[in-house]
Amino acid sequence: MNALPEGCADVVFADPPYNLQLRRDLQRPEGGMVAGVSEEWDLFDGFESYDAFTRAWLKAARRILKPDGTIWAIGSYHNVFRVGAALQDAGFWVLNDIIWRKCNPMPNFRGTRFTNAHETLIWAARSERSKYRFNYHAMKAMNDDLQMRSDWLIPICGGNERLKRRGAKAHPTQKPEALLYRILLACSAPGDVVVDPFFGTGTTGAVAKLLGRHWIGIEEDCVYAAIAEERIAGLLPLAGGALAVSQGRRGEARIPFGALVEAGIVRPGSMLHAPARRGEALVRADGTVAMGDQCGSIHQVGAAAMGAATCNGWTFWHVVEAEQLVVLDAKRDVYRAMLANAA
Amino acid sequence: MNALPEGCADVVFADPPYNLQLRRDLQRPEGGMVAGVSEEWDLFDGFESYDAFTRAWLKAARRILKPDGTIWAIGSYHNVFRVGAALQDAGFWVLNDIIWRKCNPMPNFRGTRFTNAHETLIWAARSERSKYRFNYHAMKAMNDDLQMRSDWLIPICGGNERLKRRGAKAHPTQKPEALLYRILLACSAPGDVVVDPFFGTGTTGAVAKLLGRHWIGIEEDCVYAAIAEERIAGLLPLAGGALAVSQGRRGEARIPFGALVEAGIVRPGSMLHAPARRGEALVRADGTVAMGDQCGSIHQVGAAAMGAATCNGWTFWHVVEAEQLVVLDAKRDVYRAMLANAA
DNA sequence: GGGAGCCCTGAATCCATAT
DNA sequence: TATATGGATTCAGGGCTCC
Repeated sequence: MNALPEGCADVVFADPPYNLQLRRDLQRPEGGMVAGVSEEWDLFDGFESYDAFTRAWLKAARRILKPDGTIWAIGSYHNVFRVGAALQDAGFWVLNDIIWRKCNPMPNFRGTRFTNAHETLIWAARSERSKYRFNYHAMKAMNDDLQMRSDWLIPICGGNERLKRRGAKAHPTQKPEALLYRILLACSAPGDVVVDPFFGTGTTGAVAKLLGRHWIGIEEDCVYAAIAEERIAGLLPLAGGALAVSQGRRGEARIPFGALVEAGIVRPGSMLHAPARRGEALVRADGTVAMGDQCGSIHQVGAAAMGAATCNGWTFWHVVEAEQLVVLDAKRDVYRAMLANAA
Repeated sequence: MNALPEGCADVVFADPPYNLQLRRDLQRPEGGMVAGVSEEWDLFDGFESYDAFTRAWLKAARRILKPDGTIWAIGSYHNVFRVGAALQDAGFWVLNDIIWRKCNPMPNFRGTRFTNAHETLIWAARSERSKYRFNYHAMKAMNDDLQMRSDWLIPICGGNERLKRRGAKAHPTQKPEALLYRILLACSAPGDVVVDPFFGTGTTGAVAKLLGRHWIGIEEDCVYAAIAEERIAGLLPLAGGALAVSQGRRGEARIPFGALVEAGIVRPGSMLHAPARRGEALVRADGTVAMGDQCGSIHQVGAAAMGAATCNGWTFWHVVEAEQLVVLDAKRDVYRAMLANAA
C-alpha cells in the first residue's frame, strides 16, 4: 500500500485476518469435521502483535485515502474491537457499524454459545471533517423506499459464486458479492477508485468492475492473486443505466412464542386453555409450556392434548382475558403490531 | 463496586455511558491554526479519558465476579470498540457479541448515514478457563426449537413500560425488560446474584426480581435510584413452577450401558444395529460390544463403524423390537424411568 | 420435467469429568 | 497437569440422484 500515491483512493475496503484462536478440531454431530481457518496468515502471537499489525495497515490506508474518502473494515468479535479502537485512535471518524446478518450461518454444533450469525463492518470517514459520499436515495430505493438500516440480511457465499480449486474452496473466507455490491453502491460513484489491501480472491475487484469503479487489489498470496485476476478478467461491467437494484423485503417475521413471554404479552406462570376444556398448560419462563408430564413447545404440547401427531399451537391454545377466552394467535398479532409500531 | 466482597456475583450487566456528547463540548477551538491540532489532541485525550474510566470499572467488575461468572456490556459504535478491547485486555474471554436489532429505531433525519438500528452487547466469561453457564435448551425452546442466534429483534422501550416523571421520560436510555429477560434467562439460575454497576432506573433489578434472581444495583444519581427502588418494590416474582426452564441431558445422571444389560433391558447376545445397515455389533455380558475385530464400549465401536473420531453410542445404535428399529437412547429412558419409580 | 430426498458445507476462539 | 473416556450436539441452502 505504501507504494501507492498519497490521497489516491475514494474508498478502502479491508477484510483483514480475524485472529481466530481455535483450540482443537471441531466435529459435527453427524461425524464430519468442520474445515476451519488454519492458514498461516491468520496466526498472531497475541493481541499486542495483532494490534501492531492493525495500526500499521490502518496508517497506510489513511495515507492513500482522499481527504473525503471512507474506509470499510469487516471483522468478528475476535478482532473487531481491536480494529475499531485502532481506527478511532488513528483519527478516522466512525459513521456507522453495520451488521451483516447471515441467513444461513454455521450452527453452534456443541450447544455452548449463541449461534454466531453475523459479522460486523465499520464504516468510517478519513476524519471528522470529511465531506464523505453517501448515496442516501440509492440506498433508500434499494430498501423499498425505507431508509437503509444498519443491519443487512445477506446469505453467506456459496453455490456457484463460491470459487473452487480442485473441488475444494479456493479461499476460506470468500465474501459474498452482494455485500460488496451494497457497500460500493452506498459510498462511491462510477469512476471512483476502490482499494482493497487484503484482496484474497478478488470479490471487491469483481464488484467494482461490475459497477464501473476502478479498483486496486493488494494480495501477498500469489495463488489467490492469480485466481482473482482470472475471475475479474472474465467479467463485463454493467452498461450505463443498468444498475437495476430494488431488493424486496422478506416475508413476515417468524415469531417464536418465547418472544411473547419475554415481552410480557403472555406471562410466565399463567395458563393456556385448550378449546372445549380439553386441558390446560402452564406457561414457563423460557416459552415452553407444561401439561402434566408433557413439556415442550406450544405445538408439541398441543399435539399431545389433541392426541394428534401435529398441532398449530397458535390457533389451538387460548388465554383468559376479561373472563373471555382469546386465541393465542390474536396475541401474536398484538406482538407483531408492537414490532411494527411501538414507541 | 469496590465495597462488595470479591467473587460475589454470578453475572454482571453493565450499561455504561456511551460517551456521546462529551467530546464536542470539550473541544471548542480557540482560533486559527491551532484548531486542527487542538481537535486531534482533544480527540485523543477524550478517548484516553474514556478508556481509563472503562478500565477502572471493568477491573472492579472482574474482582467481584465469581471465577465462572460472566459479564454483559452494552454499547454503540461510539464506545463499544473501546469497551470490547479493554475487556479483552483485562483478561475477560469473549463468548459472543450480540446484536440488539431494534424494530422501531429512530430514523436518520438528515439522511447522512444508515439508520442506526441496533446496539451491540458483549458477553464474556471472567477468564478463558471459566465454566460459564449457558442455558442452551432454554434459549432453543424460546426460539421455537431453533438455536438462539446472535441477533435479537426486540422493540425499544416505550409505551407503558417507559418510566415517566412529570410527563418526560425519567431516564434517557432506559433498556427494555425483554432484553434483560433474555439475558438473565440465558446465563443465570434462580438464586444467582446479578450486579448492575450502572443501575439507572433499575431494569436489571426489575427483571432479576421477576425471575427469582438476587440483584445488586449501583447508581450515583439519587433520583434514578429512588425511581428504581419504587419500581422494583411494586413487583412480584414469578412462582416456582413458572421459573423452570428446559434442560438438556447434560445435567442428568450418567448411565453406563452395562447397567441396561444387567437390568435385562438389553440382553447379552443380542445385536445392535447401525443406521443404514452400516454394521451391527454383538452385545456382551459385561456391557461391551463387539463388531468384527473391534471390541469396546458402544461409543468406541460406534466410532469405528462411523469411521469418525468419536461417537455417541446411545444415539448411533439401534435394537430391533417388534420388527422395528428402536434407538438405544430410548432404552436408556426406559431404564431411567425404572430408576425413578424405584425411588 | 418435477419433486422428494440425500449429501455436503459455511470466518468456530464449540465438553465434562475421572483418573 | 496431562490423558483417557463418556457422550452431547446442527441450520439453511445448493447440488445432485432417483423415481
